Amino acid sequence: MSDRMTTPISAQVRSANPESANITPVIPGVLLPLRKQQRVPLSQKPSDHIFLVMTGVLMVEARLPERNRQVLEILFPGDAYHTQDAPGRLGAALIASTPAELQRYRPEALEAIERNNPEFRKRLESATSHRSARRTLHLASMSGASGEERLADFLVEMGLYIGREAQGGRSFDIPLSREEIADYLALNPDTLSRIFSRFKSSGLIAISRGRATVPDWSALTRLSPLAAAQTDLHDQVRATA
Amino acid sequence: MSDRMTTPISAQVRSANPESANITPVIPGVLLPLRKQQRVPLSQKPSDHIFLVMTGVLMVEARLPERNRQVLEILFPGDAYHTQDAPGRLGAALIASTPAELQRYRPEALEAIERNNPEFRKRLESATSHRSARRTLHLASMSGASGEERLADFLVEMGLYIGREAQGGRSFDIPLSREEIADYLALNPDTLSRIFSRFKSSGLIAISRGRATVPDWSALTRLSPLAAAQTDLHDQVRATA
DNA sequence: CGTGTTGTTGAACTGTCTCAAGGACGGTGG
DNA sequence: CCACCGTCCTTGAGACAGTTCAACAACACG
Repeated sequence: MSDRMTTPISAQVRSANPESANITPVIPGVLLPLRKQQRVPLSQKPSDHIFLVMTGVLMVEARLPERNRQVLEILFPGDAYHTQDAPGRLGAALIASTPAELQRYRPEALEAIERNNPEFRKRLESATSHRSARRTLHLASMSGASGEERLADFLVEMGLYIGREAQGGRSFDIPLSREEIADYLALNPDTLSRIFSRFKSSGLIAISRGRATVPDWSALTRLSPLAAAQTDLHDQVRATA
Repeated sequence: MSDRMTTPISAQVRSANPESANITPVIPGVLLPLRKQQRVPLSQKPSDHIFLVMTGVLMVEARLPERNRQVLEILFPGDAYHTQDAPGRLGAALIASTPAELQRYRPEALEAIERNNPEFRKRLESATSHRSARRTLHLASMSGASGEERLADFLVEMGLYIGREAQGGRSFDIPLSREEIADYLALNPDTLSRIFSRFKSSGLIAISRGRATVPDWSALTRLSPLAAAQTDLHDQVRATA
């Protein structure tokens, strides 16, 4: 996998158009376009940047020495990630699961936002607190649920955030590989594959060319202990935005 | 356990002394003194309060219908908890593991802080981001570590936050019951007890009357995959404060 | 069309859970 | 001061979910 490159943060920079600040509430920052699998190291230096996900799906990865990678969370458009959420030593990085665009704000930029753009600050705060709630749900899933339930929770999450209604059910592209999903769900890839197979043969889900289709959404939510909480949370943001 | 009572938030209120605001950076709010095991429901209404832990140790608990309680995180003095971190539907609550004092700020109070007390706002922000990093570590522990490692991670956390140096090692009172620790570590109490027994018989830890003594701290850190990260994180705050 | 990567499946193994019994401890009342 | 009680903790034996290892199938890419 020599293709998964590390690109200096400073590469491919351009300023967002200040004109548009009042329309989409995004103020000038540094725009990072990312290819699939491109990685943005979250270095442990004390500078606390914020990354705002404009488009695409990202993973937050941790790598401890001598240990398997973990996928700590998944980011969707609208999410804000604070560098300081990942303690140094975890070897954390953002990885684009799909082509993506990130807006990056340095501490100075953030201070300026505090002072001059309360509206945008509100948006950052609400993105942050939404993500925080989602992290709580993921922790709850990892520590309270079985393998099947964890996968169901995951599928509900993906369905809500990147799925579209399709003939009564929902369907979405799965942007993570099996191994990445396994790392996100704290399962091993073999086990995950088995659970996927069970779901497929029970008709709960169909997968073709990386696209998942859930014909009966409520059947899925019945397997997911956190479906209700995830749905509430998701709808809540859409209402705000 | 009829003794574990639910007390209305409004009970036992008094204002902190405004005079002291410049000394300890705590501005007026509502002070809640809590008995051991007293519970503060984190209702799902959209009002986003912040609780600031003044003294004591608290658990953040979640109860899904039909499921065992989970302990999502542990709070120590200095920590700030935002109501919105726990999605409704999780049945979340704060529970005092020791007698504790909480300072509560309502949304209006927070807005006032924003405007008039940037110093205190900074303190809240830094408390929040510190806790966020600790949550990341806990997730990493739950999803990447074995039972033994999880317990070691827990003991390191407790040792750092509420322990004191004692003849070369560290010792601290364990404020949680076995069952509560199990719920925090996503283990079952029997399994946890077995691991504790192994640790005791290997001399890693000694427990008497609820007080744990770790004679060789570095031996413990060697069992805890996250010890280094926890230590860095902990020291970092002490440096800031 | 090979060739490498990613996904699937089987069989054996292991850590954790379950259930049930017994032990330790702290509080209470005789 | 001791006997009793309830609660919490410990321990064993068996069951089960998830892991490991290895072989193979499917797929994507040049």
